[in-house]
This record gives sequence, C-alpha cells and structure tokens, in this order.
Amino acid sequence: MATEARRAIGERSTRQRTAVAAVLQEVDDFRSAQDLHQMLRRKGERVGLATVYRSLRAMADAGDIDILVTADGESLYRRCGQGAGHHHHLVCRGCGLTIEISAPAVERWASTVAVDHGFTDAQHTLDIFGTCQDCVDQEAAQAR
Amino acid sequence: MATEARRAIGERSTRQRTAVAAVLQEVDDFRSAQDLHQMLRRKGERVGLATVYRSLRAMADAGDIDILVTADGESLYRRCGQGAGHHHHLVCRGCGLTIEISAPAVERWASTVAVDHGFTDAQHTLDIFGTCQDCVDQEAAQAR
DNA sequence: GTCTATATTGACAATCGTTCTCAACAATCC
DNA sequence: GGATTGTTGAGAACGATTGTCAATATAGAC
Ligand SMILES: [Zn+2]
Ligand SMILES: [Zn+2]
Ligand SMILES: [Zn+2]
Ligand SMILES: [Zn+2]
Repeated sequence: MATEARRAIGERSTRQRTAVAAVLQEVDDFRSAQDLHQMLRRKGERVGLATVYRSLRAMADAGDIDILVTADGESLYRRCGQGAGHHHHLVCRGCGLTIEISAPAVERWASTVAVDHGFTDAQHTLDIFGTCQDCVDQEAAQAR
Repeated sequence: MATEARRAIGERSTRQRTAVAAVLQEVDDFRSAQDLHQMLRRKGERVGLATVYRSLRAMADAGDIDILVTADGESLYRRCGQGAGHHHHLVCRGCGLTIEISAPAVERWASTVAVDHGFTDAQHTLDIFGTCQDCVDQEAAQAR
C-alpha cells in the first residue's frame, strides 16, 4: 500500500526554477508567462516554455506569486510582498504599475455577503484598473 | 465626405440575434458561448458559433449582458437584471447559482483607493465564489 | 564519490476558446 | 422590386496553455 503521501510539484531545486523566480524578482508588475520566457532568453537562461508555465503554476499553488486573469483570458503573474497574505491590486492599464491594496473592511463585507446567502467556502476576486498619473501626463504630452 | 457616424455592430434585427437573446433569457446563471450554442442547436435554431460570439460581444458592449472570466480564462455570459446598472455577483462553484450584489460602500471605497493613488478612469472587478446551501446539502447526501 | 530512484525538463504535438476570412445572404430603405 | 450594406456561416487561423515522453538532473543512500 502506498502510505507515502503524493509529493507536490516543486520539490527539487533546479536551475530552471531558480531562473524563473529570479526573473520575477526583476519586475514589479504583472507579466505573462510568455513575457517571462522572453526575458529569460534575453538573459541567456535556457528554459523551456512549458517549464516556465509549470514553475509559475507551482509557485502560484504554493502561494508565492499572484495570478491576474485579464479580460481576454490571459494569465499574468507577479511576485507580491512576501508574507503579505491576502490582498488586492490597483493596476494601471497603460504601464502596468501595480499597487497592493489591503482592505479589511471589504474582506469582512465579502464574508458577510456570502454567509447571509448561505454560501460557504467563500473566496473572492477584486481588482481595480485605472490610468496612473504618469500615464496621464504622457498622454497629455503626446497630444501637444 | 463621411459625416455620418460609424454605426455600431448590432444595428439590424436578425433571426440569429433574437435567438441568442432568447436563449439567454431561459437561464439564470453564467454560461459559456459554446454552451449557449449547444442550447440553440437543441432548440432547432440554426446559428453559427461565430455569430453566437459576435452577438454576445455586441450585447456585452451595449451593456445588456455581463461577462465573467473564469480562472482558466473562459468567458461566461449572463443576462442580468435590466436597468440594474453596475453590480457584482455571488456565484456557486457547484451549480452556478448566481446572486446579484449591490454594495455602494464598496463602490465608494474602490473609487477612493484609485483617487488616493492618483489613478483616473477607475473600474473594478469584484466577484464572490462559494458553495450554496443546496450544493452543501447534496454533498452531504452523497457522502452518506 | 558512486549509484539509484524518480522528479524534472524540453521540443513538439495537441487542445481549446476565440477571432478572422470572405463569399453568400438578408434586413432596411427608396 | 432593386440597391445598399450590415450580417452570417463554414472553416481556417490564432494564441495561450497543457500533454507527451524520452532524455536528463537532482536528492539521498551507500
Ligand atoms: Zn501607468
Ligand atoms: Zn480580499
Ligand atoms: Zn450550488
Ligand atoms: Zn462595483
């Protein structure tokens, strides 16, 4: 009988996973898997695209990175403040500038809404999108 | 000279668009475009898949239906309470039961967060996922 | 260090939702 | 009816993501 627990992905430390984690450290906004794969190639790191996807999924499952699904269904990844726990994002549509947001009041509200309607195991997604000051300034400069 | 404004998609009333709108009336939860296409076929309505996608997009652009993007990137569509304006959703992961939520306090909070960080044209996505009472009961019955 | 078991990798195929193409068609207006 | 032009549909194309599986690298035991 297999009493041994099934081991999760991401057990071994490899050059590829280290590289994916490293490239995530270099940026501060949400990036697609293909973006990150390109960045790795430019750095000379040879990592297969499938491995980038696998590493990202493992890191996301482990709670080390956040995933944001765009309106057209693409997944973007970001290394968020470690140990920050649950939080949300304010994201610039122009340049991708991302600000982490905590809102205990909203967390309580979401939990209450679920309970009031008899729902259990409630989770939620909440993201704010807008145009940051820098991008507004740039647009104004171009229009001149 | 073309002084006439470019007309948006959805100008003409066709059998196909009427059919797509009708099938959306028959369900109360979020459905994928392919789901709706299947429903139409079963009803004997002959509508091309591309037309289903086009109709849904037109209706969404017009604000007549809501789109919910799942974690794996699929778009789901739902006819929400007409004239209800901006709102959010509480969705059962099991059966898809959907409840529309209004939360003016959260709207104000989101707007404030954006303004405080210098963001303009702020929008947001907010959805709550859980397991409804019925689905909990069903699970309990099956485990017996 | 060597050996072994097995987790991991990568090139490529495959999948799947969605959009594009464009000739045939049909709604609207005269 | 006829002209105009938005709309349709079958299939190809697309793009992100996942599956395949033989070759490889890692961690641990010896
Ligand atoms: Zn910006
Ligand atoms: Zn939250
Ligand atoms: Zn349910
Ligand atoms: Zn809102």
